[in-house]
Formats: sequence, structure tokens, C-alpha cells
Amino acid sequence: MTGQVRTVDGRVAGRRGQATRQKLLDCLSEMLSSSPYRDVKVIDVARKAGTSPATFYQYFPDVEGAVLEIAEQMATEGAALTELLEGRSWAGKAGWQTAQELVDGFLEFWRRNDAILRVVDLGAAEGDKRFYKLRMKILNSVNNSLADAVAELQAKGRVDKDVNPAAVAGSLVAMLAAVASHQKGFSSWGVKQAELKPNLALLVHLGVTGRKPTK
Amino acid sequence: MTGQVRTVDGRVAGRRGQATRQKLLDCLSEMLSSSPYRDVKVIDVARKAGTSPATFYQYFPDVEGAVLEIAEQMATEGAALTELLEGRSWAGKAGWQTAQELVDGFLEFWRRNDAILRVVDLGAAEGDKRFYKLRMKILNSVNNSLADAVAELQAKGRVDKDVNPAAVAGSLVAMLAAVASHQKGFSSWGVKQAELKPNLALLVHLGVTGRKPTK
DNA sequence: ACTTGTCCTGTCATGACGTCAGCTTACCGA
DNA sequence: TCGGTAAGCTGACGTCATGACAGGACAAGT
Repeated sequence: MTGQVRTVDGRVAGRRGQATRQKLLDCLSEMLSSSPYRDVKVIDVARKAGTSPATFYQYFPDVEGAVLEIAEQMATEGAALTELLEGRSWAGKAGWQTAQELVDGFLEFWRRNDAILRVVDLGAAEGDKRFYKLRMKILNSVNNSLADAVAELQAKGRVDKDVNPAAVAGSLVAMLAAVASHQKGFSSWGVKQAELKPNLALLVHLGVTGRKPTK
Repeated sequence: MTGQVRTVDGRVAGRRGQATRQKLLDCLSEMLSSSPYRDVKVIDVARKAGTSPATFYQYFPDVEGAVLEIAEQMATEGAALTELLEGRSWAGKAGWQTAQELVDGFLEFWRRNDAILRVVDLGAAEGDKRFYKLRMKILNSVNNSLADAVAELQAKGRVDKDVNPAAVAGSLVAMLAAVASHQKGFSSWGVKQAELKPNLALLVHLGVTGRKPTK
């Protein structure tokens, strides 16, 4: 399905090639976690991977291209986020539970991949289509599930007609992503992680159902 | 208050110097709008300003330093966002009006300065203290006003005791900022700008008051 | 005109970028 | 066992950005 892995000049990569390729990706990932995106240089990544810059250019057109690759891998993992919402109820105590677990799972996922997600976010904000398609791919699972939940409640008449499920879902997901990116900012503003989560869950619950949760 | 403008090597800048300095900032601003942050080079900024790279380095240590300068200017303008909330009511129809105007004003401000705000966001997310202090400075006016509003309603017993005003306010502000950054993403997801705003306003109103607005 | 301090640039060493030809290594069929 | 072929890697190179410096250009006061 995914076709063969190819080098920039068209050769198919074999076992060894794929290994160094992956090593380069891993090292890049690590560098993104430890230094500002702007300062990540091909030469450093190559050095860290114990290879030469020329090798890097065999597998990727540039740093951006390699980042897209990493993000693509992450996006498939991100599909697992759907499970946080699949078949969950938004009614009564179960609804509160659903909101809490969504917040928990989402923040955890974001924290685990924050370095790459930062770059994806930037690329998307800069209007690069490849990046924001990727961003959608990552968020779509949660986004769609949330939108469905809202639409369903709307069909039952429990949510106002003039609410746009997609808009609300998108905004809530954006909120979760933004808060996850700036968790440190919150803590220096006097809000502890532990306090943050229930308040986020509250906002999600309010947004989806239009009502306060029953705890 | 702001002290004199100084060059990197300590001289005080005169009239002409300040002019070129500002010109460099303006050109940098423009470049940030038109090309990815990672690709903005000192030499391009200098060329665009009709001067040489060496001149740039007289006034700023590097691109990052210049961005901080621009952002600082913007932060002072950002203080005007407080007016969107100062002395507004969150009750009844007035509350809905307040929410709408907040969303409107915020999105407008963000859109006007999106290029620099993207970079500030990135820097903050990467953990650079200078950037996230700046980000707080920009958002504080709105953040504090919102938190105050929640706290006030809480004191009146109209909002649950276990809500943390700062956490809710911070999350809502983060949501507004994130949505503003990714407006294009929404539109390609089938949500029009015009639809987005009322739904955002709804979420803000729900978050602050815990109730649906009366329209 | 002369001095003084501000302002800008030419130039240079350093180092990253991205390409290429060519060397080494692994695999495979005869 | 032995080439042959393709994969895999790198040294070297031209190009370009960086950042520092010394010195020339310019405005203002005397």
C-alpha cells in the first residue's frame, strides 16, 4: 500500500538503507526536542546519526521533508485517539467520565509528541498544505467523533439547532491542542496541571452538551 | 521609560539610525508574512531594506532578537484588547453581545498580526522564556479580564465553586488564539468564517457563565 | 573648513548547504 | 567461486549565510 521506500534519486532502499534512514529520523526527532526548530541543521542530525550530510540528502530533500515523514508516522498512531470517543456516552455521569478521559488521553498524546507537533502546527499556520493536511489527519479522528456526538445530541433536540457541530468540535480540539502546547505557560501563570485537566474537561462537556456535567 | 535605543555595540542610535532600524523591523515583519520562519535570512531582510547584513547586526543580535522587538511593540498594542471586556456584563443579552465582541476583536487582532504571533507561539512552545513571557504579556489583558469575570460570577454563586477561573480563562484564550491561527484549516474543513464566530462566542459564553446565552 | 560622533558598508574567516563522482559493500545468478 | 549489478556511503567542492571588524561617508556643531 505505502509503496517502497525510495531514495531521492530513485533507488529502492534495502534493509540497511532503511535502517540508516530511520536512524536519521530518530536523531532528527531528538534534536527537535532539544533545540529550536530554526536551529536544527542537517549537519548536526547527520553527525548525531554517525553519518555524513550527503547521506541525509539521499533520503530526504531537506529537514522539512524529514519532519513530514516523522509526522506521517505519528499521524497513524494518532488514529488511536478515536478510541477515546468511540461508543462513549455524553449523558449523566458517563458524560463527565468521557470528557475527562478525552482530555487525559489527548494531553498525553500531545505531550508525548510535542516536538513534532509544534513544527506541524507552525507549518500549518504558515499555510503549507502538506502540513495542514497532516494536522487534519491527526486531529480528524477526535474531531469527527466530537462533531458526531454534537450532531447526535442536536438531532435529539438536546442541543440548539443553530450550533454548527463541525465548528464546535474543531474549536474544542484546537483548544486542547493549544493548551497541551503551552502547559508550561499555564503552570507559570499559577495553574497546576492537575487543576487544568478538570477545567478543560468541563469546557469540553459544556461545549458538546451545552450543559454542566453531573459529577 | 523604555530607555534609549542602543546598537549592539553600545552606541546610542540617532534619528537616522532609528529610521533604518525601524525599516529593518518592517521588512522583517513583511518577510515573516510571506515566507516560512525557518527560511527568513538576515541577508534577505537587509536587501529588502536596501541596506547590508552588517547593518542588521548593528541593531539586532540575530533574527530572533529582532522578532522579539517587533513582538514587544505589538504587545503594547495588544493591551487595547482589554477594552473588549472592561466593564462588560455577562448577564442576559448583554452577555451574548460581550462574547461576540470579544471573539470578533480577538480574531481581528490575531489576523492582523498572525505572522509574528506564529513565531511567538513557537518560541513559547519551545520553552523560550523570553517568548512566553511576551505571549503572556499579550494575552494577559484578556486573560485577566476573563478570569475576573468568572471569579465574580463564582462569588455570586452563579458558577460552581470548584471551577478555577484562571484555568478556564487561560483555556478559552488559548482556544481563541489557536482557532485564529488555523482559520484556513477550518475553512478547508467545511466551516466558513462567518459560521465559526458565533460558535466560538457560544463556547466562550458557556465557559464563562456555565450557561447558554439568551440571544 | 575642521572636528566629532553617528551611521553604513566592503571584506573576510568560518561554517552550513546541497550536489556529484566515485568508492565500498551486499546480494545474486552462473 | 566469481564477476556483475545495484545499494549505500562519503570526500570534496562551489555557493551562500553568518557575524566581526576597520574604515569610509555623512550630518551637526564650532
